[in-house]
Amino acid sequence: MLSISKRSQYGLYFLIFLAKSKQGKFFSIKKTAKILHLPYRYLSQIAKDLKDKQILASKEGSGGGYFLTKKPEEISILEIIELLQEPINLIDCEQNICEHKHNCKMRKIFLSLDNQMQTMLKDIKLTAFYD
Amino acid sequence: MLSISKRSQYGLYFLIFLAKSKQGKFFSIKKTAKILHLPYRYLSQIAKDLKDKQILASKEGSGGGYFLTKKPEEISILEIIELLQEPINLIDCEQNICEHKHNCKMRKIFLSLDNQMQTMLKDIKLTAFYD
DNA sequence: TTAAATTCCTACTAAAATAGTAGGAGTTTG
DNA sequence: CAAACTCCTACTATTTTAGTAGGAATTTAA
Repeated sequence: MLSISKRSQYGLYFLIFLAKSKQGKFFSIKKTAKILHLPYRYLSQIAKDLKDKQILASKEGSGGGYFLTKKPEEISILEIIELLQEPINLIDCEQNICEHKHNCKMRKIFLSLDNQMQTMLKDIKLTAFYD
Repeated sequence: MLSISKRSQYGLYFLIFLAKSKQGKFFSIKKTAKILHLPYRYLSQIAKDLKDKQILASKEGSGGGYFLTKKPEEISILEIIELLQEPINLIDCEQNICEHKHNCKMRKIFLSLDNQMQTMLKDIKLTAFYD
């Protein structure tokens, strides 16, 4: 099944939750995980990744938590997926080690498909998920 | 990495090979696997699947092998991928068990993306891979 | 100054999917 | 009858995904 990982899915849920919520507040993983019914420890890894990528910022300590660093309308799902699940790369040709050079029309075609997908995903921002 | 399985990739290689080759001939897995540098036993499973889906037909016994049942210009890579790797389903909502009903804007958006991908893949036929 | 609530860090584990391997039965042709 | 095939089914090894676990460091507020 060609699909998005849970990791990306959960990350997306979290970001959408933040996007819909009041700005300027901190949201703790523990509370948010409970609200969204997501596994706490797993979500905290994901949040950490998203912070390293600077889509999120955090404040430690009591009353701390995470918040978005950008406007929801500036965050695309491509960004999120590429961070949490590696790049979109429909066919993995492991850089030219492959023996099927005569078939590498295939590579070109799939690279073009990759680009089309990226374009599609780049155009969908967090705001698209508002009710 | 959001990508096509080896299974789909090998299946595609095999079908492209057949498409490019002389019609009316039988191609054995053993020989073709050698030519394409693909694992013999694995490829034979794949070929069997493709036969069950009726993209291929086969003849048993000495001198036998596989051949395409359709014209290359009628076989899309969507067909191949969907057979060998299950449907494209970017987000797997395991039919409404999910607790995020309030987020199911997500479901709609991803279903639409699925459709767009399917359309893209449906338009690419085996003939696109000729040199 | 201490307790509570948080992020941060790293290592481990369990489950599922993917990518094969293996052996031999049945079929067909020369 | 032997060789060259497909067909069938079961097993295995590897990799990826989806978590769990424990505690250090940080911050706030009582």
